[in-house]
Amino acid sequence: MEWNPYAGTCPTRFVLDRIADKWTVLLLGILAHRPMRFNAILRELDGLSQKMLSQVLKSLERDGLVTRTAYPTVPVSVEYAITPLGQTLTATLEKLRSWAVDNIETVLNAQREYDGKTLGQEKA
Amino acid sequence: MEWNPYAGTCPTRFVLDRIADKWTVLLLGILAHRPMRFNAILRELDGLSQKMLSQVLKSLERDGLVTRTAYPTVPVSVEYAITPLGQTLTATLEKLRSWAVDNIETVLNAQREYDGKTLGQEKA
DNA sequence: AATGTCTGGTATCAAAAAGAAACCTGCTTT
DNA sequence: AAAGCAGGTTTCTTTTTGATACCAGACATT
Repeated sequence: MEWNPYAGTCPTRFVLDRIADKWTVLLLGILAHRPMRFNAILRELDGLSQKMLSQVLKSLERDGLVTRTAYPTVPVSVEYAITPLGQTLTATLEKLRSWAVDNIETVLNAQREYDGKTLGQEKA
Repeated sequence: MEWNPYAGTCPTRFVLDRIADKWTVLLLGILAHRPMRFNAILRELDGLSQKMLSQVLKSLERDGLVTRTAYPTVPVSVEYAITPLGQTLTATLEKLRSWAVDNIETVLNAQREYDGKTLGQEKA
């Protein structure tokens, strides 16, 4: 079988779409270090809505990247943890995050230069 | 300065949002090997609309990851190429793509298992 | 001179996805 | 009985995305 994410309907495309995602990168970055409960994750991921977190977690669980464990405490606590499969991805995702941090000044300079050059030629 | 992509408004978050993106990963994966013209890219990236390609390229150019060069041929040809900054990212993006290919069977199995377990408990 | 062709886009409109906020459930404490 | 908490789901609005049509410049053809 020749898997090819450049083909629009190849399963690898869907997987790439899941892992090449802002929230996945940040979320697995957290779970890589320690399991965490739903609302705690929500507090860590600034800007993430409850609905999206629910969807992303469900998707990652289905793909076998995280596990969901409900403990019968009161009130119930649900802990999400990364799987061994998920761990095989964390180093790469960590590089994505650190690239953003390491190169942010360069990118911001490029943006300023671009915005300066294109100033006044928006379209009319 | 303490850059932190976990903060919703940190510039690094915006950069992460751009690089942790399906189309960026696939597009830079192509440009990493050779420069390419607009319509040729469009043909390579199955499922990508002209509008999105235009937007993604503009954004990547602004961030200094690709360059745009218009040649006065007839008709005009516009070539997009990766920059040295963009090259510093390609190895990581390549790992993302290959992870998807290398682990697709595992993921598909996890999906089948999940779908089997949750069968019939959708909600009513 | 009008027509057609090619590249590299933009404009417009419909559909899908994401965000915000309210609501729900099960269980306990006040 | 009312309120509180965790972990969600529903509903509604706003943003993104996708599909399609259209446009411009520079020729070449009829």
